[in-house]
Formats: sequence, structure tokens, C-alpha cells
Amino acid sequence: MNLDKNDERILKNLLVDARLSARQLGLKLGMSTVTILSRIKKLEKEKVIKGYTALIDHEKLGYTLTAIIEIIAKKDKIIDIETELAKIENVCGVYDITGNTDTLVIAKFKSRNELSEFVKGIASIQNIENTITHVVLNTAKEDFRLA
Amino acid sequence: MNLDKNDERILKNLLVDARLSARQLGLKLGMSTVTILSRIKKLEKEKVIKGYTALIDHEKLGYTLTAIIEIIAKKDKIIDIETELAKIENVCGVYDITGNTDTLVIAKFKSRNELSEFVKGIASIQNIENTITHVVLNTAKEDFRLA
DNA sequence: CTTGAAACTTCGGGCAC
DNA sequence: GTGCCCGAAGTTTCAAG
Repeated sequence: MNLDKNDERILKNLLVDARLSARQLGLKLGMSTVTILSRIKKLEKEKVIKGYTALIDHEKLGYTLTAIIEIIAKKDKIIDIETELAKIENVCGVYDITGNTDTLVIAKFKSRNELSEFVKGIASIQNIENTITHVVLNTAKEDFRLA
Repeated sequence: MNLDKNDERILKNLLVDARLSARQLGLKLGMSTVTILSRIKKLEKEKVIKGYTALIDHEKLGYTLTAIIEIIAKKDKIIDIETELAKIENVCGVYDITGNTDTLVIAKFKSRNELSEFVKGIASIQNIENTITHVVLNTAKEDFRLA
């Protein structure tokens, strides 16, 4: 899979506004509609573009609480546990990391109670030995689009 | 700002596919094009919808390395530091958290060298006392869309 | 608040180049 | 790869429930 300059330009524009039509993109980038469209199709087919989504203000939807949870677990069960965690709706990120803890989880909740239930829930998962919960006091940045 | 069931249904559909037209959404949800459109406009105006973006496979673009960096800093300079970090392109998330460390940073890089330069760079920022870098071995989930 | 229909605009795809 | 054209699909407007 090789991307040339034009593919990258298309990607960058779609990152900023996924609703741009092939026509508008063509005008903006000086390419024809057909070219743009075939490149987008290619990028979708190769799964470079995995989909299109709306960026939502989580806080306005009630998700006012973000937590980061460190998990220490039985080494041979980590993958199973992570798979389990990934299924939970509130969970936004599950990272297997180097260092003292095995797994880092980022999750969002509508209330302190929801968080509390969540932590209780995972503490009771088999093979999880310990959890450390950090509450996010302020989110200075949360933007996983990359140029 | 109050969202009713219909607003939520629209949002959920846009989370899954931001390119759906008002017409298609209307057919799918049993509402008229005009109603859908006026609700979307309202959601955009209220900044519940902050924008639309393409979901990109970072790894296919070369960002094969994710790191999570804990930062300990002079207490009264934390906000300044976070603002600074948020400006850096590779940085996807900056969280001010409770616990032993002050700030957690998630960033993505194209190479080990890029990460190394990044860590050196932030270690030299004034008022940062210590940093602990974790390399992400595996990302089990990374999806900040919430239902 | 909602709607359906008409008017107008823009879209994507096919064809010739 | 581009430009043009067409039918399909998009949005906007409006009168009315």
C-alpha cells in the first residue's frame, strides 16, 4: 500500500471534514471528481479509511467523567482480559503497556456512580490482581486524528 | 440543551456513518428530510456535533508506535505545560489526573527515533520534573465514539 | 413542532479523449 | 488521468397541518 502526495491531501481534508463530496474535494485540490472518487474508494478498500464519524462533545451528552485505570493481571490472561474490557461500552481505550502495570484503560461515565460500578465490576474479573483508578481532572486534548 | 430520543437516534447513526444524507437518515428513521436536517443543524449549532471526520488506520499511515507518558511537574505550571503538549502534532491525548503523576500523555510516532526525540524534548521543558514513558505493546481498543 | 411536494442544486458514473 | 453530460439523489423553500 503506497500513498502518494495526493492521497495524503485527500486524507487530510477528510479528517477535517468527512462530509466533503468528491466534487468539492476535486475543486479544492485541483483534481477531477473521478480521480478523487477512485482514490477514496481505493483508500476505503485498503482500509486506510476505516469509516466516517461525527465528532461529538461527550460532556454535552452527559459523559462528564473520564477515568484512567491501571490494571495488573495474571500475565497469561492479559489478552483475554483486554478483549473483555474492549467490549464494554464506556471503555474508549485499552492499551497493553510496558512498565509496572500491564494494561491501561480509558473510560467515560455519566456519573461517579457509574464509574464506581465499573471499577467494582472489573475488580471482580478473574485473574485481575489489582487496579488503580485515576480520575481525569481536566482533558487538555483528546484528538486521535493525525495529520 | 435537551436531546430527545430522535436526536439521539440521529447522533448514533452519524457516529456510525457521518456521510449519511439527511434524506437517507429520514428514510431510515421514519422522519422527514427537513426534520432531520433542522435537528442536525441544531446539534451543530449547539456544538454537540463538533465536526465530521474520517477514521484512519494510523498504522497503515506509518504511525506504528504508540506511547503513554506520565509527567510530574511543578504544580503551578501544570496547565501551561499541558497547553504546550497539546499543541504537538504527535500528541493525541493530554489528561490531568489524580494520583502520583500529574499528567498523562498519549502520543503516536512513526519510529522509535521520533519517540526518543519527543521524550528528550519534553524532558527539557521547564518545570517538568520527571517523565515515565510506557510503550504500547498492543492496542486492544481505541474508539472514542460513545453511544 | 412537524410534513410533503415543488424548485433548485449538486452528486457520482459513463463515455470519449 | 481529465472534461462533459445525464439521470439520480441531494438540499432548500414554502404553504399548511
